[in-house]
Amino acid sequence: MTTTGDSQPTTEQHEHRYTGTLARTIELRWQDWWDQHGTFETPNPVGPLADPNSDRMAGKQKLFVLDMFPYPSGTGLHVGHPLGFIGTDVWGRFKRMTGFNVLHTMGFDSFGLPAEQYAVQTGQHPAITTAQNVATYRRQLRRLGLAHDPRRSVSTTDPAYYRWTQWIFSQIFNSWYDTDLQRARPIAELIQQFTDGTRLTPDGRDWSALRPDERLDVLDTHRLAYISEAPVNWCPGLGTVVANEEVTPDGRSDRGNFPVFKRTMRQWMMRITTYADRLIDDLDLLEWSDSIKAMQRNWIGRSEGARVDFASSAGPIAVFTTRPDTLFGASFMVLAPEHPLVDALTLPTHADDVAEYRRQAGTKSDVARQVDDLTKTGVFTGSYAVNPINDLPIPVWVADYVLMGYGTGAIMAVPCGDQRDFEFARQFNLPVPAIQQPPDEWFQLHGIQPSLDTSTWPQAFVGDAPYVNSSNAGTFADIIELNGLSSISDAKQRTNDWLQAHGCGAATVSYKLRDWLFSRQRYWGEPFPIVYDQTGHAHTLPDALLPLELPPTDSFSPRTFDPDDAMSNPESPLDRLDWWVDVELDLGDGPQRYRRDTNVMPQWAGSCWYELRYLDPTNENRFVDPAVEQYWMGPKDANHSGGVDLYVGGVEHAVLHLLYARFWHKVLFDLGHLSSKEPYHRLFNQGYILAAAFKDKREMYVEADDVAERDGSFTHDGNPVTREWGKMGKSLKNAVAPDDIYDAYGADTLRLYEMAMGPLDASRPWETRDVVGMYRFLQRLWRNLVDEATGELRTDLPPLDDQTERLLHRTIDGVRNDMEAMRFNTAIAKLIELNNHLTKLGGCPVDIAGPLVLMV
RNA sequence: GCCCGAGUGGCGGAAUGGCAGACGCGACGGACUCAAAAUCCGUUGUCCGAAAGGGCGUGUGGGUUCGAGUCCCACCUCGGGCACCA
Repeated sequence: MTTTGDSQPTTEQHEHRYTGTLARTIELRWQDWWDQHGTFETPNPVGPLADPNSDRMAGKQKLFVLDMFPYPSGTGLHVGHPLGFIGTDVWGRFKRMTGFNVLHTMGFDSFGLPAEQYAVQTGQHPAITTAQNVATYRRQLRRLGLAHDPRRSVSTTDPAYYRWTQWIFSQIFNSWYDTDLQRARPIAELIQQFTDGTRLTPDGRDWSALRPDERLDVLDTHRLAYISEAPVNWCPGLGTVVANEEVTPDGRSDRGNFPVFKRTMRQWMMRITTYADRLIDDLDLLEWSDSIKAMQRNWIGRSEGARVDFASSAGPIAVFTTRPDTLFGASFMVLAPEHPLVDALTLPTHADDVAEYRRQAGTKSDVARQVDDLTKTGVFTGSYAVNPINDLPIPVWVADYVLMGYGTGAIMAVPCGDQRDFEFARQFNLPVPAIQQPPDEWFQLHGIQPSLDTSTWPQAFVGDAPYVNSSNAGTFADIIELNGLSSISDAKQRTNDWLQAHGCGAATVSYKLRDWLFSRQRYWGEPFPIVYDQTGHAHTLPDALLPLELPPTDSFSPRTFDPDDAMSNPESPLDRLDWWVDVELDLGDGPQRYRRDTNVMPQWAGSCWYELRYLDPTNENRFVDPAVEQYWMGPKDANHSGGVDLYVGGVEHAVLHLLYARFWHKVLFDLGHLSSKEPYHRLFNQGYILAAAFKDKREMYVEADDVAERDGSFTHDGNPVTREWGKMGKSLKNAVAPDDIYDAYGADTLRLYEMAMGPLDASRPWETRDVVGMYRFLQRLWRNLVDEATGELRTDLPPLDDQTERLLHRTIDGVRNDMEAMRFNTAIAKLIELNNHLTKLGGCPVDIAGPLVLMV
């Protein structure tokens, strides 16, 4: 667990040996030189970062290499953080050496919960601690020797940066989605359509006949950013609402691990669902791994089916089904407890039962819903709805296995063909009519005689099989006949056509993706550039008033609650600042009083567009100059998505950041601000650095640094502990600070070690004792060229022989191929092989010193 | 349950269908040292053998092929994602 290494030279013969001390001297000298000479400053084609006198652009292809930028935590970097940064650095340097104009820099995703919580504890403003943390990160990353353009480093908490985050929000707020053209357009063009009558107002009145506040009501229903009274994830422990994507599978908050409750609240939403199809389809344009693409497709969850309307005393009840062909088997309906029609459908005789069931369902967190998920629960409303296909009444139930958040929040239950419906029917003794004749093998498999008596069936049947009892002859003039068909897709098609013709349904598509809950009741985030007028309508601030800076306060904390207090209500810190909230403005119709929005944006906002700001970080007139964006991100041809050439980061952002950033990028593309359809053309997921973590007998982690090993067993303070492997970090108490490695061996050894451990996309366990191997390599390389006694180039170097020259050229070829393909581990192995050969030769022939050093 | 991905020495890992284990760590032996550390040289898949040499070896079982770690089928194990999604 301790770092061995830097043994200082003890004899004069070794005074100039390559040690950690010498490595530091060399590294620091070059890092200063790079800064002084702007070595890694990359020119833009136009604008303030253009450099007409530079030869870095002429005749070269551009290459934009990007890392997922870090959150600058208070504990600084550990050796697990920079794995991807080193990979992109090595690759970027290789591409630069082989003729590309490479853009590579690093920024900071610096809004977020930890800085705010630290501020609450210490009373120090998060802006101060954030600035300190960013400075620490910059220093640690510089020491690593990364070839970054320092002029382009941005921080999302900088008002000069979030001015444009707010501007983009305004753009999104002031646009709508044209479903005919399949793209976002400025809201002014919607107003134009209403004005000239090409689009009708909801109640058919002339646009000019609507009062100003009525017009705003109409427009607000079209905006891509909108306020909605909708079910949201309320997290009392954090005192804020969170997005669907931030809720873990067991119904807890991604941050803090507190219970999350479904509550209906007024919140900001982003209409990401309008982009669902494009977010799926355009995955085909991207060089991403199949697994990440699959995760995005799964998350969006597109499924094709039909909407079917069931008539009831409370009006039509719409359901979504992927199996319209099974409509003849629908023997009851189920509504989610939150469904708006439940009250109207419930008979007085059943009202007490329904009310009690809904109360229980409402206070149940998703955790609780999962615990007792095996037995179905539910309650009868007393009402019946009419199955449109055969005109038969079926009972309407309420049950929490139907989710308000998917489809229409109501289902037709087909117990013979759906396992959940089957279980529910069994639980409550509801009829299970058979509508397909399962094959004999199916009955054999379950050890029963073939029969359409479903009371003998152990489970629902799902699959292609001949339809039975699926005809409405005698009920309608225009009959539908599925009996005899045995193909699900044929039967679906026929049913959809019939539903369409009878006006009681239609083929449709449903998505798991929900609109993005965009507001948070916290302090350390971007304020919304929004004010509310006397009628309660939202207006964006004029661009001239941006940035809207966070108001100073000592009270950073939102009100938090008992984590299980589902009925508590959010209280934003900005709410308390009356002097800031009430404001007089002239938005074009004279000075008036307005109320500011007191929410802040989620941490994802800043990371939705940072790659664009890297391109043009000092531009005060636009978020990015179109010509600059075109140069760095423009599509290569009509079938190319455009975007960053290589994006490297961890897989944990597969649905959150990557989905949100793609959405914003597409809106900005639609509005004509960008030439690229996608932000990140090629994505590479690096692995994680794992490290041994140790737990004592109370199951608490102990500092891995203080654990002693003897004969394969481990002790801490003399007490036995158990070992496990996990992602390196503070929570497992197994972080290794890079500074220790720098001191013992130098940054180049650390860089080599991290690249040599294995392929970049694989996770690998950190072994401090292995680091010395790369140190020895560099030391031998040094010794093959430099006299350890004098520090001068050796005078006794051997001449170049044929065998060595052949090996050199094989190495050059292999290293070039490996570097191109980001196989850094095998490139390093080939360099070590060459160097081992030179060691046997007695030194490095002068003729090959140049190529060897360049490759290293 | 569904969708991805991976199984190779003591460890991290390497191998366009063509000598399995490159490279590194560790271990063992040696040099240097009063000694240790560091550094250097050598050996190191496993079994038989003093050696030369030979047998066996890439999770398991089959298959394709002149030839399989690599391709195909089935299974086992592990990791990741999703999951009452109608």
